Amino acid sequence: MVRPRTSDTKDRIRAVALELFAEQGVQRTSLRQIAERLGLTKPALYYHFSSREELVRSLIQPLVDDVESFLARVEAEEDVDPRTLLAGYYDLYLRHRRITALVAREPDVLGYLDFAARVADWRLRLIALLAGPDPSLEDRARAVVAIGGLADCTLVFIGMPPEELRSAALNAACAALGPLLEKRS
Amino acid sequence: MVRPRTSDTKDRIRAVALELFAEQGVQRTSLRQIAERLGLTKPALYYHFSSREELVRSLIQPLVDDVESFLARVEAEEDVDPRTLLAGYYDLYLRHRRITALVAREPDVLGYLDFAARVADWRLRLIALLAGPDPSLEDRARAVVAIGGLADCTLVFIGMPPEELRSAALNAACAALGPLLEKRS
DNA sequence: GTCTATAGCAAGATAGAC
DNA sequence: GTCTATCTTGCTATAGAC
Repeated sequence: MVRPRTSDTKDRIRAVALELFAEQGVQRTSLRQIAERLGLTKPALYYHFSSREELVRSLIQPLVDDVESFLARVEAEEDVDPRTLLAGYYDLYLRHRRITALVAREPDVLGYLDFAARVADWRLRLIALLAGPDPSLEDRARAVVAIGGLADCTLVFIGMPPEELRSAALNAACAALGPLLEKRS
Repeated sequence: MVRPRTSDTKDRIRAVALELFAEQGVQRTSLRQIAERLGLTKPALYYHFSSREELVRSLIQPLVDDVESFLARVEAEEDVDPRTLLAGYYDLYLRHRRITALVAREPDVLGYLDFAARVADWRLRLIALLAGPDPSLEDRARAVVAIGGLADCTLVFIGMPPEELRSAALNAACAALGPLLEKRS
């Protein structure tokens, strides 16, 4: 029997919290509700998480880390193919779909955690990767439409055939890039 | 002196509420804060708005009404030019920029008002207008990228030259539509 | 139309027993 | 690791005087 990295209860708390957050939104879900659905009491939650904020953060952290390392990896490459970049971003969003759905529903939760500054930077870095340094407003708009539209697709088309959806979303996002698809730094 | 449609105080409350909502988010702003900044007391707010929810609703209602009437007007036309449709949608978003910014930050607020059902319908109707009846997944993705990306542009590029931004955003969104730009029902 | 005062409640969080 | 009991704070909302 391998020692689990986190306790069983801790994971159950996270699972139930995620469930309730998806039903009601993060901000409108209380610790009391989470405890009740678990069949525990509020103090029990505080044994595992030092605050409500920490519980929320522990759910979002994996997404944040994944985005950061994805960006770092891509930025280290010499030549970035736009479609490959967008595909990686799409897969990232899809892999964390339950969390990205929460964040899309209440982006503000990223603000009241300490993620605000990091997240604000992501779009700028993605734009730079797609449109190069000193991009025109037109090129920046193309990048924003591609990035934002792609993220929307992962959330809107729940239940669609994954492979077909993936290529459909990427085709649309790449089309938005227009001339940026060919221009290489 | 023309009789004002709403009282001066009512408008001041709305203005201050909007201000605080923009600073802190809708859900994390209390009536106490609004009253304090106004130099009034909480009960004074209740004289003008029967509940916190009604205050929020009264701010969002004009946007909802405008979107509904925009969609109805466009749906009544025989032949809808995609770029014209997107331009109208863009202008709508821009005209209500302060409110669309709030909603983008906490889309969930649309859910706990009674707007959820109506709003859920908007995207479907826009997709139908852009991609026609019985669209392929690919075409629906193109419509979603165009619509969502366009909305993002109104929020991301605050302070940019309006006319240049408008055409840049529309160019990108229309590019995402690809073949849908030409196909007419 | 605005006030003081307060009801009524639920939230996050802690103390301390087991 | 989980409990009972409780603290503190803040909220929406109302009663009733002016």
